[in-house]
Amino acid sequence: MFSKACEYGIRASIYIASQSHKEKRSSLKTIAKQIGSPEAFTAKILQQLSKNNIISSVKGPNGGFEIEKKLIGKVKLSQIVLAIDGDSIYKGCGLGLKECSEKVPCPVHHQFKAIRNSIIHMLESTNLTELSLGLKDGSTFLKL
Amino acid sequence: MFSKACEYGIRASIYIASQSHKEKRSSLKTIAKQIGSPEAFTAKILQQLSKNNIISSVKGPNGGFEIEKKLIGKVKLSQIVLAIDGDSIYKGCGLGLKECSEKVPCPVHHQFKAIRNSIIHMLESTNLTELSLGLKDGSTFLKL
DNA sequence: GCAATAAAGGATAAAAAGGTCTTAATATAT
DNA sequence: ATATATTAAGACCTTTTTATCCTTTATTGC
Repeated sequence: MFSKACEYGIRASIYIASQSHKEKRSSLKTIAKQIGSPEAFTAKILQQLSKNNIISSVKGPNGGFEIEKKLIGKVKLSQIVLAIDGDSIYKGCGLGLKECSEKVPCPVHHQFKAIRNSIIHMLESTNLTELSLGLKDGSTFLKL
Repeated sequence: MFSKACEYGIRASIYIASQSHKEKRSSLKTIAKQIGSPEAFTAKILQQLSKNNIISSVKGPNGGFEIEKKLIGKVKLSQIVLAIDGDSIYKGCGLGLKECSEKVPCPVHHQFKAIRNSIIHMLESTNLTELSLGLKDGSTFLKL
């Protein structure tokens, strides 16, 4: 459904959110360890998220990544996916056709439309506050 | 959502179904042309579908690929996807975790469960007869 | 200012997915 | 039997994705 990069990006964002809630910055090293991702690759992804203003970064000692506390609830899953995977999940045809539309539909167009819509709805209606709650109370996990 | 190979596989199957309905075999060359896919790559995919008994093949002059007429309606999308992409869409975690389950869920586990279920339902309830109907009456398309 | 710490950026490498080519095997018609 | 049409199979190449490494830049505490 998502690229590996996007999966790491979402996991990292949720972790950073959970720490930012406690006013704590997270270093690359810590993030990679906590979400079980390759460190250098994760660095690239965090750069991308940072460039897209989804997270912010601070260099130097006690630096790291964070999300402004009052903004955590404003970050929707859709923004992260869009920043990393682009809009293919929004507009792509289920069978890979370039010109698939209501007027010129592929054979599974209508079946897929319903699914795509529920994916979009989910991505648009889920934010980092709710996703990081479960982490804090230990009911959800980001590793393995 | 699906790999390119799987997209070609579904498109090819739908085309073959539409021809088999008219008792016509389809050659690799024709299939590739009709669904707009690379010929040699399509050959590999058809081999896979053939090995999985989703389509059958006949060598030699007037040979080609076909689906026994009375079996067309028995072939579900899920079988094609399973043969080519495996069961990742059935059991994979949305965030790529290996040990994601009801008991040890990732933060988006519940949101994804609903989506996964609707995908599975769609794949299980759609067969090649319905998908090839639209092709015949010109209301759906497999190319571009 | 200097040393230490941390992210940014660029070059490179490894793995997977996508795709091609050549040869073999098999069936048909003459 | 032979020539021809067609799929099967395996080796190979290309592109994209995933992942690593090294150097540069920015920030902090002393």
